[in-house]
Amino acid sequence: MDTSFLETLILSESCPVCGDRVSGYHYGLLTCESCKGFFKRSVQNNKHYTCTEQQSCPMNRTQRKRCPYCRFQKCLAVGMKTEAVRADRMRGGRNRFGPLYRRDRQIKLQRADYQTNVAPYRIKMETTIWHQSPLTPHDHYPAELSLNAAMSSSAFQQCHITQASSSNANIVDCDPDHASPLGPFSSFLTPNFLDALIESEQDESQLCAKVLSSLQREQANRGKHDCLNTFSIMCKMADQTLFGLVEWARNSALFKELKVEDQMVLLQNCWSELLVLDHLYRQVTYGKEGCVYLVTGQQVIEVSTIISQAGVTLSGLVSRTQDLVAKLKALYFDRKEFVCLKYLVLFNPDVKAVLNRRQVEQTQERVNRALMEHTRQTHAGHADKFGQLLLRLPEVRSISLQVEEYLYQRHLLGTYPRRQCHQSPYHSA
DNA sequence: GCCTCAGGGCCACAG
DNA sequence: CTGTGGCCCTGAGGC
Repeated sequence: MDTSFLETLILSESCPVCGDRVSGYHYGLLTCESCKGFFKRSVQNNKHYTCTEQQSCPMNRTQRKRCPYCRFQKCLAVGMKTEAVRADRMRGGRNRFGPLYRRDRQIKLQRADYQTNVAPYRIKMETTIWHQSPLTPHDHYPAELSLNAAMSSSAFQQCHITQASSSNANIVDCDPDHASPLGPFSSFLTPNFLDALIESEQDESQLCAKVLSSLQREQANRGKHDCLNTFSIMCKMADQTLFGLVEWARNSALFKELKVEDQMVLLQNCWSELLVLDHLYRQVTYGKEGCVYLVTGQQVIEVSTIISQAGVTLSGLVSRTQDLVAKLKALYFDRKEFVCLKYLVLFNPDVKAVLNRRQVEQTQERVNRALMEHTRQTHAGHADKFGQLLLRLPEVRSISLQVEEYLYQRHLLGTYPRRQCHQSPYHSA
């Protein structure tokens, strides 16, 4: 396969931001000339845009000019790197992303080679599940595997949260009388607020056991000759973990203080961020350099394997996540901080449909103070740990948006709720 | 030493 | 006047 073929291959791709024709690698990935220019101007001129709509404006070739806020967010979400815009404005030369571009080209060649030589024979290769094919996007995904299908037994369903089809009204049928008679925060009049939060946390080994038994059940139903592949296993794990996270929220005394409608919208807004945070903490605690540690601990996948076999989006996601894991490891990210971040993400007063905004705000402030106090006490030598942790949240959000986008594009997320609010209070931190 | 290609600048154009 | 986007210039790094 020669260079002109690769060039054709690359130029036939569409810009991940607006879908226009790609002109080359710009600021970390293949984009069009227009988004390249837009991203450069935005970073160089330190632009701060605002969105007049719901911060989820459609982004395509004809509409990209309408909302610079959403366009810039999309640029960041797909992985354009602000650090590639030179502060000194020096022209020419190369940047440190050269190896990344080379690796990406190699992946494209391998993928094209696979398409032309292997796919026609439909050889059953477990690893093909990682490939993203622009030609036949769904070919590699077995019909029975989708988070959409998994949702039929998923977290939201099992929580008996149903979405009324004809109206916006959401009915939550899980625990009708959980509101405390003593009013908000009554169950948290303990001397140490953070200790109380930690006490109510579920055990990692319990989640692990649940995920394992779910995988075993699934495999038993399929028979000996129809083994779950890596991607199916990961989807199952994500589904079970999500179920665990919804359960975690529902069992949390702070969350129970909220109206069920507010519980619903808050969870709808942050489920993917909670998943990302959960994954990050697992990697920080149990993960080894260069490996992705999965929930049960029995499956460990080498990052290099994913990078070489997955498409650009997935490998980009994995490497962004691993970068964040490294930053959190360097900060000695601990369990209490992890729990606080989960609560900060969950109690987001900026979610549009929240009824009792004040209550959500107060809880978030309370957790915020607890986190600040904890980092001050336990990491006295690291004065800015609190700030450093909060600075990681925009990246968590950005990764989670990219995860959602990826899953929607792969048609794996049909019935999952889309967010009502793309702005986190820490987004501009 | 030449070539590649990604980052910056320029400028016609649109709103 | 400001933002957009297509085109061209530049120069570090690879061969």
